[in-house]
Amino acid sequence: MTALHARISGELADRIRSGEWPPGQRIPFEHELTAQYGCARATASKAVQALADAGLVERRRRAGTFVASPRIQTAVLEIPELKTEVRRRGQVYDYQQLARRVRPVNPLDPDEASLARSGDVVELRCRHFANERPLAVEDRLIHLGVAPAAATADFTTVPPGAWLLAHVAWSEAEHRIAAAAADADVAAALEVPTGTACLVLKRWTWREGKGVTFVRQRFAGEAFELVARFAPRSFDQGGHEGRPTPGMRSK
Amino acid sequence: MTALHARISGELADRIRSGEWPPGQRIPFEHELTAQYGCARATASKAVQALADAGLVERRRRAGTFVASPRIQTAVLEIPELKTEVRRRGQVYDYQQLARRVRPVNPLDPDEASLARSGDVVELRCRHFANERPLAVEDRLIHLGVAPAAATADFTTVPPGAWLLAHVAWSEAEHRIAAAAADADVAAALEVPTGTACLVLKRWTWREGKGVTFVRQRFAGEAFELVARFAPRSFDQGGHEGRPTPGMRSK
DNA sequence: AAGTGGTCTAGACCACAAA
DNA sequence: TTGTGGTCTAGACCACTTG
Repeated sequence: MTALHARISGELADRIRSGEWPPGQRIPFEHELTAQYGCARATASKAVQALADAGLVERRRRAGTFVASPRIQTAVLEIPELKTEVRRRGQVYDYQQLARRVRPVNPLDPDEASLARSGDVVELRCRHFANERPLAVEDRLIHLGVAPAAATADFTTVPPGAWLLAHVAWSEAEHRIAAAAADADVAAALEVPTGTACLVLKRWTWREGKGVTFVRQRFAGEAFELVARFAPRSFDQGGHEGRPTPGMRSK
Repeated sequence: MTALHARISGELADRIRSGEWPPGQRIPFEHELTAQYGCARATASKAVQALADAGLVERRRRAGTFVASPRIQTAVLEIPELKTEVRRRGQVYDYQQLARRVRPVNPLDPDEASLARSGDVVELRCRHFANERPLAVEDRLIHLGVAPAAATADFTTVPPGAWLLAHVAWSEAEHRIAAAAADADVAAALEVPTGTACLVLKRWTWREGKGVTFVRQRFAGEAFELVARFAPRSFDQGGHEGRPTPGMRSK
């Protein structure tokens, strides 16, 4: 049994996505929906508000609710935890710590300065493997002022990402994605020729506005892709065949 | 005046993000919130449901509502329309069509096959400029079965992305991001050496499950980054200084 | 079996923007 | 000024899950 407000949302969304109601078109008022569906206004309101939350419509007092213009440029990016993602693909995950040290923050490095301007960090370099082949090289900083337990944590067996997920509560993050040629060190770690094009994923994580960790992961060549899907939230019931699953995927 | 349900949501979210309520912690029942805030249950329900929609909590019948475990791996990716983004950065945008032809779909190309398995497409290659320097090379296919007007549209002055936004209603999209070395053609178009690491952004757009367009944009080197922000939806009121704005940015 | 969240109703008042 | 969306109330019934 599907809830009435969901049915109303779905039927309105269908009309919008089919083009029957083009962008700018006014959709029925709430009181019209209560008449059409024989429901209370709160139910109609919930249905329309869901469309507004999804970005499909815009609501204006006194004027009504209107079909919004498409904004394809926002998408949900699924940034997988490597261990989970590798196993989801049915491959063997492995992990190796290459280096570890504690040092003060270097405020001259712009990536580091975005994390914090002072204090000590644990600096790690490690590798992630899929089926015993190098998948990514990871450089990570963990701010000891925010996560002091990282000073004594053992990252030779536990990847820092997994450790942090278990030891740090809800947070915000920012990701930046770019391409860069592999330098000699990175190329050696990834076992590819120097100069190979790499996908570079950088992530900063904050907790209550204070930088917790910065991580830079490099993936060799076109071997891996980040996938982002856009679909109006909560209205993706109609799966389309022939399209791969979101996530990071190997070629 | 902030709505009561928003105040409740905010206060609950603060306790979660501060770590006062760690993942797995049960938060107050709805009936407890109605007592604490002196409101109706619908109001408390709306507040908690907003947290659930944002992914901060998980609700289980008969058990209660619990703080969710952080899932940093999902983020909202802002994929800018190039014309808009270049101008937002205060630069001069320019556009050039390099090639155009109409041909049948090639079902042997996996990128094309994800768009459609038959029918005719308009194939375009064009360049985007920022301050008269090449920013991106774009290869695009538009399926004439879904967008027949594209057969007669003039893409020598109007970028196909902008044209499609104006001529195609709400749609779904999937993005894939990878790195690749520039081949001779791409390198020439971007005015960089052959082999330069490029960020490759591919996007498929569907309308009612039918492929509308496929586009592949290549950006040279580390000159451009895609930015994705993660923050629980609707609870990002506390902006943090020192962090750049989302979007695509030049170095 | 009990109690939670999920849903819905039939009202109400208000702010605000459009006419 | 008018009518829309935004919000809220005080009930109610139900499904589901867990103890």
